[in-house]
Amino acid sequence: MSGSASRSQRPVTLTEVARLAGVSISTASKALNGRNEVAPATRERVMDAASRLSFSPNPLARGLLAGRTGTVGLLTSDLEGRFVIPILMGAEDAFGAGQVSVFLCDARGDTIREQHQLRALLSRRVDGLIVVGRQTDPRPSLGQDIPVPVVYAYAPSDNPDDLSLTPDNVSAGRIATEHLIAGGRTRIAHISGDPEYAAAQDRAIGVRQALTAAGLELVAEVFSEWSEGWGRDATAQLLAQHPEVDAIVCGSDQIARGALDTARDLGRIVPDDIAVIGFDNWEVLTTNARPQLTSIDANLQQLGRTAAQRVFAAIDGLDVGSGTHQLPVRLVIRGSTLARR
Amino acid sequence: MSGSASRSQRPVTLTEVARLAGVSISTASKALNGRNEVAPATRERVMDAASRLSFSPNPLARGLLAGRTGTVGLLTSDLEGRFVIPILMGAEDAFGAGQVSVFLCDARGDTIREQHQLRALLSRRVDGLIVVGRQTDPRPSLGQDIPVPVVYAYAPSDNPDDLSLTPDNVSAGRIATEHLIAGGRTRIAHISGDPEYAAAQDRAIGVRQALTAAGLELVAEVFSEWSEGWGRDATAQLLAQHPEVDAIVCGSDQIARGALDTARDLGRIVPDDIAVIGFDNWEVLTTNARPQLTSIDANLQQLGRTAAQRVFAAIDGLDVGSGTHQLPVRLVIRGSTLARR
DNA sequence: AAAACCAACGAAATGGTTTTCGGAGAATAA
DNA sequence: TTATTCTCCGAAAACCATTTCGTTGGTTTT
Repeated sequence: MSGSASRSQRPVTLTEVARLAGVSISTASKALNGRNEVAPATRERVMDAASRLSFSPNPLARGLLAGRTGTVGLLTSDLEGRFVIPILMGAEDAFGAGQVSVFLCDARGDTIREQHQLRALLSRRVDGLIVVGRQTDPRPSLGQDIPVPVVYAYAPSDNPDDLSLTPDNVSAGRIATEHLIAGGRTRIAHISGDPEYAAAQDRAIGVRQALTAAGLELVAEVFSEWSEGWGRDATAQLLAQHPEVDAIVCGSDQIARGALDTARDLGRIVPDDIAVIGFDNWEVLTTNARPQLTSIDANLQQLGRTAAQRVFAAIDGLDVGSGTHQLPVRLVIRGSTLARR
Repeated sequence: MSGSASRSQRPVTLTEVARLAGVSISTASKALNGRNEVAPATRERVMDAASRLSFSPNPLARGLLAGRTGTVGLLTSDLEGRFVIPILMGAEDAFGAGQVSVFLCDARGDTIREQHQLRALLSRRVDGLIVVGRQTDPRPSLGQDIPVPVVYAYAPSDNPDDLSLTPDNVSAGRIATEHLIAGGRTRIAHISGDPEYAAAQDRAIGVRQALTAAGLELVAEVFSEWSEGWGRDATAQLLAQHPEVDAIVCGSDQIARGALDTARDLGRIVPDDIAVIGFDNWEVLTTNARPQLTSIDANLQQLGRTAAQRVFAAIDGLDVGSGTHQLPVRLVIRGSTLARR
């Protein structure tokens, strides 16, 4: 077990820095915090002493006085970590590693557990909260009586008074379809997942918008579940009924993987005969596909960064607005949608 | 933004509880902490006042004095969260949600950043640390001069004085191979990833152990990288050179997915002609494969639970030992290895 | 009845930092 | 030279909960 030998080493305190620099505690504090009531020479001495002792202020003591803890709670229901990890990374970027630390709690989709975790976070006096859901459907608000700022990420709150950040799935559907059209595709079908999901519906809207704008008709649109198996079955059925299809918008990368498999089984060449595009840009699926899969990236890291910035601004008392904000998504082009010819 | 109306509500302090109960601060503290120097009637009054004001003690003030914060740092280099999320969940289970909160920091594989995060965690006075790596190769120890207990999970420390918990990859290879042999396979090949990885070598050892014990020879063994593409290429080459192969141990689920694809392309039926087994039990890959992929699960949630228990025990001053401990893995049987006949 | 004891409670110290305020000395103005 | 203003620094309060130790009053022992 690490540290058993020197477990006793106490951290350096401001008192020791002050003593080494030959000044009072208050002067040392002011010197280190860049306040301009210290002579340059004195500041120099204090800074030197601090770095010599490798002093770092105790955030507990600091927070006790300031009323701030420098911590933020990240409350997630995303069991796989597929969404929460990029969001966490974005948040770390925005907070500046070390300045603010993040408590990550997994509610595991359980409301009771979520309430429990929420209470635990609040009793730890987090300065703010980011709530991450696992789908883009509105989720129940945590309520308005929370003493710290809350930002909902990925899954928006069902209360418009809350601030929510979610990927713009309508745009995602539109961008995907526009990309296919730009590649010369005209007979486009849409295979998506569970129609109960807002993500499925929103992307479908975007797909139709793009087609309408281009004066095209949607060849077919089917929904069922977010799995490769469904992608395979749906594609087989689709190509049997509509052999003329030259592009498939798939509601997720998993479905797209299934579509690629079936196309291959049927001897259809991707992207020459059929283009395939997915959503989420889940690298393990997209970069390993044959051919590599074009996908729409939800920019989750950017979303996390924005969420963190909003929480920060709100902590500083700024008004950061409310309502659900749709954040831009990004097309990642790979081999599965190369233009014809 | 949530709570904007009531953001100003200051948290209740012990002083207010004491005043409402008509006792001194010290008595209030003792009453709430269950110390037996308080008259039952007085305790009743204090408890009542506390709950009426919905008092919860300030963890900063408490931690400042006690030296314990009830927090644990989880320092990861695992960018995808594939390992750290199950470990986090296991740790939450062991700690009891709410009792202990977890700071999650992502070092992103950067040593400088890791040092930075480490300092931040220590300055926040975490009671313990769990360090999660992204591969099972030994990683540099954080050192012995850390004032709190440290447990390394998944990636062991290179210092045997540290306590490390890692999946038993030798067993994993053996169990996988024994499963194939039990299913009547005799001409077994091994396709794995980067040979620099300890995981690749350890699993290879286990594979050979099982074969030797059964009096069998390994048909072929190749290493390259952890990708589906390599799995596809290696399998094509393997089946060309050794058409008699009736089972393939794949070093990861990704490689196994590639193997399944190639087998299909070549008209070999899985599992009738060839059995395929992977490692990691990454559900998005295993359950969506055709047929579903048998895999070895590293029991990461259990590993996280154990790591948390050890950290806890060490915090309580118990000796939890040192060295690298191999934790048992688990065979998850699916369609890709159904026995012949 | 005096001595010893015990239960119950409160005053005060503790932890480490920030911030306010007052004081000392030097520089400037009159 | 005296009065005024500045600059720089240190003492002390504040933050909040815990803990030690001393005090009070009552109960038991001799």
